[in-house]
Amino acid sequence: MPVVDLPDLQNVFVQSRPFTAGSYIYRAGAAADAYYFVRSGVVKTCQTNSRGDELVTGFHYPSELVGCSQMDGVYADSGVVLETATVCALPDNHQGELYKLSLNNAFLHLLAERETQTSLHQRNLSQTRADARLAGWLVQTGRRLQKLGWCQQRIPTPMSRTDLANYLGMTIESLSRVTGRFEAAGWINATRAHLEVLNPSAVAAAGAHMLL
Amino acid sequence: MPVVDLPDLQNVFVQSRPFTAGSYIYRAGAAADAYYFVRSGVVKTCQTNSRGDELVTGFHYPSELVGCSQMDGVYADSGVVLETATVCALPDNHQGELYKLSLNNAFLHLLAERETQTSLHQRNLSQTRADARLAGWLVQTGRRLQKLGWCQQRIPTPMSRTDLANYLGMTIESLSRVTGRFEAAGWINATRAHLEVLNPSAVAAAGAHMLL
DNA sequence: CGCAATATTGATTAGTATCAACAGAAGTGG
DNA sequence: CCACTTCTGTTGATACTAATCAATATTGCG
Repeated sequence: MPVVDLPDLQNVFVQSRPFTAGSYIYRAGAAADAYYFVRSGVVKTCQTNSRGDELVTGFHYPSELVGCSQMDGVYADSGVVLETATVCALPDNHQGELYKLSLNNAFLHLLAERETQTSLHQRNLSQTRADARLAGWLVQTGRRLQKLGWCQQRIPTPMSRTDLANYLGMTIESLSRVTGRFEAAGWINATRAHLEVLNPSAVAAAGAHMLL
Repeated sequence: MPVVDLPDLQNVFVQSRPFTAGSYIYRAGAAADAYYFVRSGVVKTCQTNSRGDELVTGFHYPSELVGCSQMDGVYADSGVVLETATVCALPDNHQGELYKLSLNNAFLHLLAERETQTSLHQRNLSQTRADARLAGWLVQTGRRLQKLGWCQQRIPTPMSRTDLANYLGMTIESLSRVTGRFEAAGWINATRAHLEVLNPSAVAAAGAHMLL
């Protein structure tokens, strides 16, 4: 599993011990005292509303930031580890650490890329067909993995089907049916741990709305 | 129309002349050379993919930032004025302007609140029923307006129905039917320029998923 | 006033949520 | 090592919602 570092900025980040699957990096509602840079592993961000419905807001790979969603000084979502992760904490101590980052702009660029990812997910969610949303997710996730130097045809799915369905705005039954249809068409090979794209052009066509 | 300023930071922002409705503050694909702080008016952010489908990614009121969505140094969306707006530009000249902002943290807090708004919109989009999405938007927009000291029952709609439907992930026909249903139930009064909430508790119940 | 753009209303179809039953994997304890 | 339980995911039948296609109405503007 590759490890990614933020160039020139490791020294202002605080390296943490590895987090094991299922553990929380930070919790919604707690005082927001740090941003976290994911170096390895996969992290999901999620929030629960007052009715108790969970919403999965994102899956985060190495080189990405989590803990950026804050309201009135408290985290608006939780960061949960899906696959053993190492992260760097950037303490938001209002005393100059952030300044060093901002100065060199790498931090702001990470935030800006995060925004872009989010708006792409918005675009995906605004698709009405479940097939289009799964295909769009495969396309977009493949691109993210490729940027990390991984295989873009082999999408790891450390998250549960429930989490993925929630993230894609559909029920688990619908997700199961869509993956079933894609498998029957020979487009993908779905296992618990991976979604392997066998016919990239067919998937790309079905997720064409994600090509900016 | 109230004007909002970013405390202690006006001096690093560059005040622009007012933008009239329909004009672009910045364009998707152009070199991202600034962030923009909305002081007055309403701004929509949108992007068009290679198929030509437009996606409205947000509506932005005073005190909010736009131009944050960047990828590889270019804007990933466009900022279009819906209602005459004045904005402050923060040139991203890599020479220390941003540093002043980050130092006092107000800028990062604006970005964090933006993230939170976005995740709330994600939650709204993940609702399957169109009624829930309109109600959720009314709830959330009301709260944003209230923070600005405006009336949270009277939601101005300077955007077209097409834009609003697009933003809410439904067709204009569906939006029209939902507003029609809400009006028939006596929950709202819909005109072209405003959506007035007559029965706040009913709307809040229908948009209960938005209560964090 | 008349044209063009935008919005509403209607009928039909397609897709997904829901409810329910079943299958498989993972973990537990004898 | 194997029954047993539990959790997760799959498959099936039905109802309901929203997209689509089409027509009409309204608004805005020259």
